[in-house]
Amino acid sequence: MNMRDLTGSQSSAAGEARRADADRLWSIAAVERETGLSKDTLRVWERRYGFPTPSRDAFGERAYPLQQVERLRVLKRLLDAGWRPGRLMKMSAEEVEALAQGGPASTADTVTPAAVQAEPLEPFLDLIRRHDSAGLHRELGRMLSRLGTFRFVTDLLAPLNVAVGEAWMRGRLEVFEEHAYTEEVQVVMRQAISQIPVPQTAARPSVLLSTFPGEPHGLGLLMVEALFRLEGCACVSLGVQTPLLDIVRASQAHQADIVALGFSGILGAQQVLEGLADLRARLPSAVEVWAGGSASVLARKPVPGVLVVQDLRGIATEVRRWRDAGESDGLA
Amino acid sequence: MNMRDLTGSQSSAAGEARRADADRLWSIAAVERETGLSKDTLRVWERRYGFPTPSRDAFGERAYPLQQVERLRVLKRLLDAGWRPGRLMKMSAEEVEALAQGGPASTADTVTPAAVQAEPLEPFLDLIRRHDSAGLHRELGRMLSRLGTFRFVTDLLAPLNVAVGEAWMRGRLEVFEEHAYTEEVQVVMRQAISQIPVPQTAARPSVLLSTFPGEPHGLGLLMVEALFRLEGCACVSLGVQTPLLDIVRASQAHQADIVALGFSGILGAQQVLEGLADLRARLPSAVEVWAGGSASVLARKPVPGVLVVQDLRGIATEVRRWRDAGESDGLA
DNA sequence: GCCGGCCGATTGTCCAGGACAAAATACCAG
DNA sequence: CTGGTATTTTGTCCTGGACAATCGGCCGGC
Repeated sequence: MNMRDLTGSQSSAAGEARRADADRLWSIAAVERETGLSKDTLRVWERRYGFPTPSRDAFGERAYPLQQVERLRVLKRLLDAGWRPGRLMKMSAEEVEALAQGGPASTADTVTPAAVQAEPLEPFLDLIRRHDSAGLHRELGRMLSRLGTFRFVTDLLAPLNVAVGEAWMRGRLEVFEEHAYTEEVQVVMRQAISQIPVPQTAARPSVLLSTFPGEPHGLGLLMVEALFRLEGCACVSLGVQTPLLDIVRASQAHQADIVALGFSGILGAQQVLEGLADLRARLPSAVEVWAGGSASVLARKPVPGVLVVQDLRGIATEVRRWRDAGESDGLA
Repeated sequence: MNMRDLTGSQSSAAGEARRADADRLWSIAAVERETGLSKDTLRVWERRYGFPTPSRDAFGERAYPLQQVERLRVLKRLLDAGWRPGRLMKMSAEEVEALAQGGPASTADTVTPAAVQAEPLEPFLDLIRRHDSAGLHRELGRMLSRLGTFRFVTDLLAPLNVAVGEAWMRGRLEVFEEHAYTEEVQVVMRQAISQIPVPQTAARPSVLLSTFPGEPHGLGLLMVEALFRLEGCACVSLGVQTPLLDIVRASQAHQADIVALGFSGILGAQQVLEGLADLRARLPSAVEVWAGGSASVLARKPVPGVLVVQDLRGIATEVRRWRDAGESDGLA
């Protein structure tokens, strides 16, 4: 409200604040938020592997030093890259560090199948690493104009997202850099979407878009929305992390023909499959459920009554299929 | 990929899928995702109040019927509206239902201070309730043109957000309706922001925007970004839910003069205060920390070295203060 | 009469340590 | 090798106890 709140810091000496800097300890809840590792996991690691080794505060509760929080962040990243905790915990700090700096992707079989020839994407990764938001925005906008929305999404953004995800896994990109990238792409994508002319009447199929709770990645959703709109579909997005029951209600309220969900691989396999089966069971059979994204579970275990669209180009095909099938109920 | 996945559902009889509809039980993790109540809370409620009363599956794990999940959603909403569980649990199902339908806000002291004369907002709430996304988009765009970005944000969106939040608390709006509203406003806001001319050189102060982990509400962030840009500041947004350590790193990478955080009231009081104190301690004193949003903690307990900006109009004032103070370090 | 500090009740989170399903891996037979 | 079965690994769930943080009400002073 005024400067008082700011200058109030003068009362507590600046030196004091500086000292608290690194000494400040983290509660288990804070570490959970910071690392993405659940409290249960943190406690069971301590019991099984002897790491982390938090001290205790005056009340007997765990208090983690910054150093261990940082290491836990690295471990979490390696975990997401396919490593298993038992193996990592046996390694020395140096070995883990070497791995974090850009070692191989362990047993993770997602080792750049087509992304190897990601050469033309390098300039974009450079802009991200240089924190040049304006430059990134400019270059993305340029590519959008050059390629058109469809090819911009399918030929540039799709592989670029993969490359960014991989760079993060290899420790070549910080979390905040990925956040900033996402934000910039979002701006460009929304601009692209707003330029797609809206169909005159209530266009079919009408599509409802969202993600499950715990899935914060919304870029794919925007890309898919653009492709649906290019096909002349009516789209309503709920943004990310909509509770399942609300997705059901929204599909009724908006009379959706298709409910499209995005999955980035953050959610566990069981969560994805169970959620999709649940949703399928709670929706009228005339409403189709489509699932897409980079989550590998989708390809491995099909869910009855759920259409998995792996390739973004498949959207156009499937929309045509839906229309050919006679609008109302293409199956059941 | 093809229709096989879809038609595969035919093998399991449609009737079977229909039957599983409401009978399907929810795991404790699913209920946590669906309601926002932590597993710990769900278990302790069961122990203390005798509700919920989940059955057990073959493995002895809690299995919640749909009816109880729905009721838990209502209870969670009433909790957020200021009610306390002990009181609610003593009430009959009818009394709770009556409350949920639009009873008073309990001891919640945020009873429409100025929002009482929210009359001109009704048309917008109507559009939301009628699920008329296109209409809402059109009307918001119209108001943006009529009022200009500044007054659109301060005079329309700010009170409208309050009204929407209150309508949700009173059970007059579903979660998915609030999601759809947020999405639509976001589209208009991003359009508005993109129309603000970017300053030529590296403009100061440079502002970094984000929210803490667990705070998913990003509308306020966009509104604040617009106001900063109108003042000629350089803005970088990280979107929502950035880990604290990453906010620190991002502020270094982008050489931010100001780190601006948004709080909607979802986070607990302690989380907000501790997080702000932590962040303040980890940032150089030359970097200012600004906090804003509808969270009432901010007004009650000032954090040393953190500027609380309650009124959106205060942003312009404070930016001027920053510039007058001599660019580099206005405090310390 | 109203505001501010104190005190008891309420309530969410944390703890320990055991258990076990799901997933990953190792093993083995064809 | 390849496909299926045993075994290890690993995250989640369980019980029941404890306690700090918060809330609500009470009281006393300005």
